Amino acid sequence: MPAAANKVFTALADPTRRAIFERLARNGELTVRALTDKAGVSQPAVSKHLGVLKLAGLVHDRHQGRQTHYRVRPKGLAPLIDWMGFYAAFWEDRLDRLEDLLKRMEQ
Amino acid sequence: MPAAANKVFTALADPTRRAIFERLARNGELTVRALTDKAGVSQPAVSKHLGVLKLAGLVHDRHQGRQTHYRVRPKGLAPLIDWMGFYAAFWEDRLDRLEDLLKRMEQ
DNA sequence: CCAATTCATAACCGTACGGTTATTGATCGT
DNA sequence: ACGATCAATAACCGTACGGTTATGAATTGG
Repeated sequence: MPAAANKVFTALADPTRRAIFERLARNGELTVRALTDKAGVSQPAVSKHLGVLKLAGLVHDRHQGRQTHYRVRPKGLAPLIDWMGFYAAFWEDRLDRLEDLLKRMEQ
Repeated sequence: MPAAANKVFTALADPTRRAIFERLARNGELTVRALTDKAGVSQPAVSKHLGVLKLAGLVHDRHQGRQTHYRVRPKGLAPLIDWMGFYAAFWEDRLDRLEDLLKRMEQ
């Protein structure tokens, strides 16, 4: 289950890649060309980053003629949420136990 | 704000490091020795990983004699939650619950 | 006191990664 | 038909990173 989280964390660890993802999240759908223009790196670099994001399930691509449109895949962040949710549940347990303890001490 | 997210993502991207973090989350507080015994890597490697986690604000350390106890710093995941803010539309309830929980954990 | 334990640091090593330029395959515009 | 544009791939390069062993500083126990 956390195998997917691995790729997601790795994909989002790089600032350039995360910036690309954020632009896609804001603008909905962009071509490689459009992304390259404001990425600060070369077109091949952008293509590689998009490949990593795609492999991590964070983006989806659509080919139209000679250009490729990329957009965010909504479910892509799910592994991340799930991973954090797991610990949230754990923390809640600890909080619950703490609350129980405090209640018992009140007597 | 995204500078913190950067370190957090990077810190959690490595499987060994994330495993250490998970063990700390489950067990509450552990010494470097205890962590090393089941980490699958050498003690210096564990120490370095803990250094990265600490620098990312994900763990906190407490020195007692010759041993150092590490524990999870609950607020450490906050930058992650913040970063996902622009995704709120998709995650609404789940994100809200996480944010509530983190607020309750604030010291 | 001396030996052992604990942890951090230093020095080093191989590899993976992010970047580049060059190239190729498609596809569009004229 | 042809030149230009777009995107992916290949080949290469420097560096950062995760791992190791070796060493040192501090603390503990017998």
